[in-house]
Amino acid sequence: MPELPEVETYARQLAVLKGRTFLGAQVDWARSVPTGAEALGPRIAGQTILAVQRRGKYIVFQLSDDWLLVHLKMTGELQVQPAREPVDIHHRVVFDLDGGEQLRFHDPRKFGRVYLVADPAEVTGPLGPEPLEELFTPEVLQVRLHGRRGRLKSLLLDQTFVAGLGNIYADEALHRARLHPLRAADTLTADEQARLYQAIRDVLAQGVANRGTNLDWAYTQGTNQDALRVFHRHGQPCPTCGTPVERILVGQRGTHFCPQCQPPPPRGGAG
DNA sequence: AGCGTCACCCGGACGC
DNA sequence: TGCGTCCGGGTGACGC
Repeated sequence: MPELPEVETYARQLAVLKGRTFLGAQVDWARSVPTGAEALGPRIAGQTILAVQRRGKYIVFQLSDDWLLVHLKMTGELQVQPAREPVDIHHRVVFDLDGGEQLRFHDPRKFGRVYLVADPAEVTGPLGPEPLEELFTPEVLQVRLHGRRGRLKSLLLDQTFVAGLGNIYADEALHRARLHPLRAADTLTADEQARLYQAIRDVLAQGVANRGTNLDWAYTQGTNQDALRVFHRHGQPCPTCGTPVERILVGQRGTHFCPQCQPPPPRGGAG
């Protein structure tokens, strides 16, 4: 599932499209384009790509007039292919580019979304801070944790809390910070808050450096899978202490942790 | 407002 | 082999 490091990798690779101009677009699955499937082609035609960036888990194309934002959700991919190459049944949106190529949004599970808007804040407005930027400091995290009584794991997945973490990097960050996923967020000591801050930064920076986590079924680049300590490793020994990694459900999400390194909160969830 | 749950989807894994 | 069923994942809608 593309999270911040995977989306960052896509954005860097797609930067080669800078300067290219869209000629139009065809939409196979209308719900992929909440801003209007019929309007997409005519509106994007003639617009040149000025920059390719990332915000949270969105890939952000700055165009000459509008902004094109793509969320890959679980299984989405963006591909640049020659127009003569046949599309397959899972290509939901196909953009025509100058030069005989197409930008293709491949999404078997139809979860992903494509937005064409005048102001990117229409889409990214609710997102929390960028965890790898300088503006995200330990003090910012501390303030945002204040008064939050929910479980740490759920909070890390909340994109309005901090943008970019998904199931992989949330579990990895909590393990690195030695914090149990069920801890109530507002019960962290100052030292625990500092550990969580550093862990979030470290796992994401490492993921970016490794060009993402290859999970075969969701994303097939990168080497960060070799660096994972707990994610999808239930039953295997914790790399720190050797205790078997456990898997529980937190808010319907598979959650992996070491019961030794990440001691459970007292009864009732408070910590 | 914050928090938890459900719906959206379908490929793949599993059971029969 | 083929069919039916379940699961998972990020997010937005919804209810409390």
